[in-house]
Amino acid sequence: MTYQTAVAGQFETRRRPVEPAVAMRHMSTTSVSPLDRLGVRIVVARNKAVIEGGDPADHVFKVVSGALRMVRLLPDGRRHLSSFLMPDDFFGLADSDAYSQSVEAVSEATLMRYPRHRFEALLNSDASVSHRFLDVVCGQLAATQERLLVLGRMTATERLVTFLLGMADRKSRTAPEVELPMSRADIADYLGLTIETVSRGLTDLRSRRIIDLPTPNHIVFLKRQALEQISAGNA
Amino acid sequence: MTYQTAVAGQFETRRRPVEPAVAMRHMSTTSVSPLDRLGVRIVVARNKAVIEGGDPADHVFKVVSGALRMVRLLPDGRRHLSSFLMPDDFFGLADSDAYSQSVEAVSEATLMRYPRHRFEALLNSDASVSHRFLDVVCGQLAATQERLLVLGRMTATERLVTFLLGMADRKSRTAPEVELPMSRADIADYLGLTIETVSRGLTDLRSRRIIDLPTPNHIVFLKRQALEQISAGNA
DNA sequence: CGCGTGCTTGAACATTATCAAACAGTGTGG
DNA sequence: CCACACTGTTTGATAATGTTCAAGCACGCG
Repeated sequence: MTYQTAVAGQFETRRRPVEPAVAMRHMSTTSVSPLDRLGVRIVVARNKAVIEGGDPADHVFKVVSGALRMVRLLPDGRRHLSSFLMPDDFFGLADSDAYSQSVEAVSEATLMRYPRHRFEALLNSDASVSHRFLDVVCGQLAATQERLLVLGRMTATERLVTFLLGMADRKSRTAPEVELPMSRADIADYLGLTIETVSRGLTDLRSRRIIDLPTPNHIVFLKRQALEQISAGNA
Repeated sequence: MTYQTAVAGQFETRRRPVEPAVAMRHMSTTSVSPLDRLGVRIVVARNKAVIEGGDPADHVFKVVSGALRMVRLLPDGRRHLSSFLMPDDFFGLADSDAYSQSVEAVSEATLMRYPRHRFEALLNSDASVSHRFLDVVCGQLAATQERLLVLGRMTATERLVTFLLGMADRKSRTAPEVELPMSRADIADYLGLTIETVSRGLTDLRSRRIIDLPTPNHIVFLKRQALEQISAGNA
């Protein structure tokens, strides 16, 4: 897991790194390899939609590199992000008929795209594959239920801290910092807040010397334990 | 679906109806019958816990009759309900190691309980069963994502109306009324509100002649279309 | 250098929470 | 059978958290 970060570092002065670490990790993931033969690799530009809510749900996807957002809109324009999708995440599984939400690239992203009918056929033919995907979706369900608690019962600061730790944990369980690929607007719509409240929350955490903000998207954890406490919901 | 309501009506003067409609529906559900042989039937008294968060996740359950709540607590006592469980709902699937939340009976409930190791063995041996459960969990995931939007971006009134319509739809897609089995406290913790806000919201809807409240738990829809509009989020 | 975008900061406002009390329905014991 | 207590719901007054509206700032790019 830290491997990916380290290798990415070797390429950071190049213009467009080809993300070899991800590709290698992908190849070494043997448990879903029957699936790999069914898919094609696609690239999505920043802020472009991979799927639009309402489209027929013809494909299932896996993130290879980059970051994406699952977006839902209310008729009057209110926006909500169900999740951020990162390398190795699957999406498009939960919708059988039409997609219930859009998926857009936060940063340029590479995906594997699998035709749903072939995906379904694989599930029907191989119990170990469908059992594995049951685990994948169960994990997504548990994470989504966790988020329900965050949106339903946590304060702005608690939501923000939970989000920061969650993003950091995707790289490493003890990472001392995160680089956020998404804007304040995305964070706000993910946490059910406004961009102003997100900004104020970060400013407040910085003034309390709990985090540092060298740039708006680079968060350094100065007191991880304090963050863990806040995220755990100790009033 | 309306059948269950009608039959329940025949027994409503008796002390403890035996819920024959549910039992019959259960028998007619053939698609998961391989599972039925693995389980035992258990009864849970009102406000008693079936599982406690943190317990080893040894079983998977299906609701036969009654209503239950999935409960999560923050260290300082804040409470959140992930979902209400109604007849034919499965639970305990998403947690593989320890249960992440408690499940308690809102009203006396009858359940089927399946040992997880035998359940897993069935999933591994039969692709059609594991595919079917993938569909079940995908449906739960889609519903939970829908709830994220409700908690993240909807006002108190919108949450309440969405909840009322959702509960009514469990009986029938066009039911003109609902009998709520749960308390205001449960509704509040489900919607991320306080009991006072729930109560005020219902009072307000009644004063606008959109619903009627013959008793606190009996909601009659006077203007369904207005409710649908509010729930859809048309500001 | 100037414009555009996204982030931050400030002041007034709104919605919902909190605290407090009254009310209704149910079951119990006198 | 009624009085009482208990629980859950409603209603009211005040406070707090987060939103809205508005302006200023910083960085990147032409």
